[in-house]
Amino acid sequence: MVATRRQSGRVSAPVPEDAPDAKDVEDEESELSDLEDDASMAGSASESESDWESGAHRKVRGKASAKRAKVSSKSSPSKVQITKASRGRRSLSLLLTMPMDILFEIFGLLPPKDLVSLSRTSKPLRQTLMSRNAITVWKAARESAEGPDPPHDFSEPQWAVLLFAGTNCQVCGAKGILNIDFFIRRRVCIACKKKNLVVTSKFPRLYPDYDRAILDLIQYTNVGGWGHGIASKSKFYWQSDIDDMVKEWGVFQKSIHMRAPGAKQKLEEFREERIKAIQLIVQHAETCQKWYDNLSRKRLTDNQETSKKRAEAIFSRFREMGYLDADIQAIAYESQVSGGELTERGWVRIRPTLEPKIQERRDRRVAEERRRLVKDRVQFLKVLYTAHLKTLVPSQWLSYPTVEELADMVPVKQVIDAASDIIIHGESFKEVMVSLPTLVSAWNENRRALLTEKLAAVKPLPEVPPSHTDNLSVTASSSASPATSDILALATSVFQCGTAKCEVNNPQWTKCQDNPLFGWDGAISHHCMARDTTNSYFSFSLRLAPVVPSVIEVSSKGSALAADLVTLVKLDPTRATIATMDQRGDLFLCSECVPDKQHDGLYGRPVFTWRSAIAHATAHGQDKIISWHVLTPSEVANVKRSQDPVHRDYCWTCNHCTIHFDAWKTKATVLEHLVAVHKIVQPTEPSDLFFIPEKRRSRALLPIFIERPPQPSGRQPNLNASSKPFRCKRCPKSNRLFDIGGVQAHLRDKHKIASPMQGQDWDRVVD
DNA sequence: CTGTTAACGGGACACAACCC
DNA sequence: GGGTTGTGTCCCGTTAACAG
Repeated sequence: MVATRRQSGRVSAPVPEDAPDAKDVEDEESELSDLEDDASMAGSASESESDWESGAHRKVRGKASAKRAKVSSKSSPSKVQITKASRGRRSLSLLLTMPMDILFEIFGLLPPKDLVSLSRTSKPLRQTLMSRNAITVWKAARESAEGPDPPHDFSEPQWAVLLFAGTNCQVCGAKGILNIDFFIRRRVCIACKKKNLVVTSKFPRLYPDYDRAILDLIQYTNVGGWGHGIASKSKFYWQSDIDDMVKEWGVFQKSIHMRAPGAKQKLEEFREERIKAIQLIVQHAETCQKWYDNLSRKRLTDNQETSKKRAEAIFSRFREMGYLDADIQAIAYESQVSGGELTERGWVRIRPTLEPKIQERRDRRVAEERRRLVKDRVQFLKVLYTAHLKTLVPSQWLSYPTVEELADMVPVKQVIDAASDIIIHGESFKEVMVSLPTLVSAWNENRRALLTEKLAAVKPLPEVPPSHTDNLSVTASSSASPATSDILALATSVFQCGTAKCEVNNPQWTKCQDNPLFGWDGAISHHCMARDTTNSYFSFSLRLAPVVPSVIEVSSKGSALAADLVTLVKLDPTRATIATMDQRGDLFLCSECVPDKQHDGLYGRPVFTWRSAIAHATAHGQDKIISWHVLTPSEVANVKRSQDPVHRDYCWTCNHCTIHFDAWKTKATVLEHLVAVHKIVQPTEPSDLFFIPEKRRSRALLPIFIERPPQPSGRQPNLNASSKPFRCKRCPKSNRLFDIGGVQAHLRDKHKIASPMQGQDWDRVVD
């Protein structure tokens, strides 16, 4: 032990500098517990600190820890090694030459963990630290670490070891055991808890010869090995604690049995003392648990604080590099942003992965801002454009482009695509608005030329131009177009929109996949409403997605069908116009349609106009060849007509004012308006009112051709057996009918279908 | 700094003991 | 006997410590 000035007034001689060999280490470890006992500071814990701390117990699960290997043999030590080793030893031994009070001053600055480590370095240091005088050092260290007071039966060093010296399991040495069970005063892993904790209910089986009352004298915990840290109502005892108590209990029992004087009283005193001790342990453990919970919380807060500082440091570096906070936010939740303090090395490592993410966000933001700017400019143009449209005769609207199409025209696009820092105002579009009629006219001419070219590619131009008087088209384009060979007015000039996902082509509305557009009017009035969502960004905001321009293509199938129908009504397909066909009003029956009662209870087949017949053509399959029957005047009497659905659509407008601009109404509403505002009681189409021609193209099922239902003949399925309305679809040749249970049992037993599906395995054939 | 490892935490389930 | 409660077991994903 180090001498103090107070004790001797003289500094003791340094400890010999012999390096402790393997034997010394072994001896030292075996003596540690003795020394600690000598220090008279250890409490009465059943397992002393040095017991489980000693080398004999310090092993990794299942493996005995290997002794430290000798670095060099005594016979041939190298000079360098000697020098290094001796220098190290000398520096340590010098510590011991210092006066004790100064030494304690220095030790008092150490955290408890280092104090424990220091006490394990050498015998003299251990002796020094275990002396009664050193208790202040331990206490100061504990208090500076804000550790709770030790329990009544623990010494300060023992307590320091339990609280602060490492996170290994005290039984098996498993690493990373953060939690201490203060009720049994042990730091043990789950596996050891499972192995060593004895629940009260198990005691009679494990210790059949002992009274259960023994357990009242032993410390316990409420958290079992299987409890996942959650306290239960049961009490769990450490097995070796029970064993120790059983032994002690046995000694008392033996004394009583031997009739030793006062034996019974001694046992009673021991019992009372233990019960009080257990109460103290429980109270102390509760205090310690609170301390530990606070410590854990503080550790968590500290970690969060450090993490926050790291994130701020990273953000700040990116800020210095010129990135904006809005873009830096892209990495806010990256795992590399949270963690310990940011080092230079760490920055170099994480920057290459984080920076591209910020750049990506920046690029997207810039693109988005630009998109919004362009959208705003188009919106600005729309206001001017709408004002211009309202100065026109409404029927002219149909030949005008949408604002998106206008924005795509070169002179307009130049204004809209101007650099982002240029402010666009009314003046910017002045030239565009002045040249608008020319622009639109050129645009229409281009479209006409393009469509003519497309048609000419698939069929020869008509030899004699169709008469314009035949054309009932409402659009101004007809009059505006040059009177050349007007192939676009022919009934066989059928187009379709080739844009994928064209909303107007939605087959759900039309029962027709290739929605035909008839002639110039049809083609020009179609404005595709599809949105381009190929960029995943727009999958979340469809309204922001750019509008896809219409791509009008020749419908070769539609044209061929139109030619068939024209031929059927004995006209020349190379000359017959759309207007002529509309005027004739022929009605057609489809050979593939089967008469049924689907049409408002009427038995018969749908009747088609020549337009709806073409729209209907793909209803029976893309490749199905349909033969058409044109109704004779007498057969027309069998047709039950209903109102054209286009009358009920919101696609009508007055041709005398702009009240219905961009707010199309039903025919009835527009008729009322004509009477009320323009005093027109008997309006005519299209001079007083008109509708968007595109709406008409696919309206099929207008009238029904009434037919007589066929009389039953021959062997028929027993359809009267309404109690058995189901038929097995897996037995196509059988007419047998079942009830619902029967058809399911049949499918299960005969066809081995456990979960039959209606439509696929069985069907209802009787209502 | 990184990959590995084991504790930790939560859930599901089977089974036994206990209670009414 | 049935319902409730607690124990024991297993599994899986997350987290923190640690060794290289």
